[in-house]
Amino acid sequence: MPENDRKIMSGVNKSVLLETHLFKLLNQAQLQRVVDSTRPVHLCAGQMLFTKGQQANSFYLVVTGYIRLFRSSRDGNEKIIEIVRSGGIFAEAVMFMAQPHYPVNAAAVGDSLLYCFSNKVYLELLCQSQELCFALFGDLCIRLHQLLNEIDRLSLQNARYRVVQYLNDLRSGSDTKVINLDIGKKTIASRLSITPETLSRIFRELVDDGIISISGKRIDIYAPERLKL
Amino acid sequence: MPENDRKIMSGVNKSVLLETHLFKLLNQAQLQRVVDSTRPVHLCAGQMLFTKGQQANSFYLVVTGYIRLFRSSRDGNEKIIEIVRSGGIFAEAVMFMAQPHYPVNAAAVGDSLLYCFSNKVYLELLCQSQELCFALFGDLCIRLHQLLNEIDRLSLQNARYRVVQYLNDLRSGSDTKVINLDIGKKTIASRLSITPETLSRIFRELVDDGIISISGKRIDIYAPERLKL
DNA sequence: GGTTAAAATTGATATAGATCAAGGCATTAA
DNA sequence: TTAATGCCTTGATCTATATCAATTTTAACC
Repeated sequence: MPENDRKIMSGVNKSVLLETHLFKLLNQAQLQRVVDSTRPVHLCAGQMLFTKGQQANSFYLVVTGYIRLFRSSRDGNEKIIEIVRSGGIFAEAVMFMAQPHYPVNAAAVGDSLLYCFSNKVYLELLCQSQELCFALFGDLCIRLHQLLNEIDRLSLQNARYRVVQYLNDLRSGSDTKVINLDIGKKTIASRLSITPETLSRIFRELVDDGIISISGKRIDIYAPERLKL
Repeated sequence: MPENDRKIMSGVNKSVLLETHLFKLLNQAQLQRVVDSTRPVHLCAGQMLFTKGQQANSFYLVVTGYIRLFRSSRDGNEKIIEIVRSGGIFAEAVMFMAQPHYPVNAAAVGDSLLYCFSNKVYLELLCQSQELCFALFGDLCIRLHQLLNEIDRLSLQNARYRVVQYLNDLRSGSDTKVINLDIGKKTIASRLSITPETLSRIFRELVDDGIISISGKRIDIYAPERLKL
């Protein structure tokens, strides 16, 4: 689906920006500068936002919904690099490329609302604020670590362990014993670099081992202490 | 081997620093500040530089030799994330962590000489220079892309293709038809997330297909155009 | 130059996970 | 209610790569 096929609505919510670490440091004037150059983007479920290789003049914040960032191989396989949830920013590192091109594909998982920020404006602000630069350094540093951990998972950990880690990650924060899978299992599988069949079997294993129970999108954890390898 | 087991020699070569993008922007005074806070580090073949989790107050430049950055799994497997060659910088992103700890292990591949830079000093310089910040942003951006490509390779490409890509990468720059493997095949295998046996078999395949020939560390490329998938 | 140790190769076998194929179970639409 | 569609599950089989074991080659060192 082409990029210009999106519904555009005016109105950018300032307080949403102020909840985000890359914007909360801005003063009134700077924030206004950002707001004026930001446009909301509505995506329908499954709709593409950009494709790998496309010229990159903007980065994004997910306001509602989910964005999957993925790569494809020539033989049609897809690997989801990251699923960006609401509050998450993506493609912000691309603005420092000499020739900015998106390094991944991006598509909405459900209906989603994004804010689209101008690289140019943000680069100007970075020039003005040492503090902002350091906030962004911190952000990039975290991102590097996430990718590093992903490489670790892919090359040193087996499928079952990756699934278990995924569940643990969902759980952390709300340390309840109930997890609600917010995205489809097919999507989760691709995120974990396994097939849906394998994911299903691993879930089955965990159930058979008495560690969890599953009904639809709800997972109950019986033995949190055994929810590792 | 413990960290303090290294031979320390004085003398840091300024011109080496000026060849490095993260230092070439510095003025005389700043450069002197860096030189004064930098110490050379000699490592013997195989010697550890730091381990994952260790507190990080420095980053490094490889002057001569090779450093392998790697992670280990509990069952003793090792995955080399990157092999840093001379001229390369590593661990520079760690300085932006709230609690700086190295995210990987680092060890010398052969006898190696490094320069060890103070995070603190470099952070001070970043505060003084917008230009330097942007140089570093560019650097981090490239690093992110490299990791992204590694994830791509691991999850979407098979072993043979990874080997072929590795050869192509070595070749680019000097577009000759002769490659000299500068590191052991065991190390290359780990870098490509395969076993030495598999690497050996893939090389054999490429030889049998008449694409390359191998004698020791020297690889001759007969059919560059077929050196893909 | 011969001896040891390490690295690389080769073959036989095992296995995690993929692929292929079929059926179940939802949800939406008529 | 039935159909249609898409998602999930389950089983049977296949395959790329790992593992195990034995040998050869290379490098290192008295």
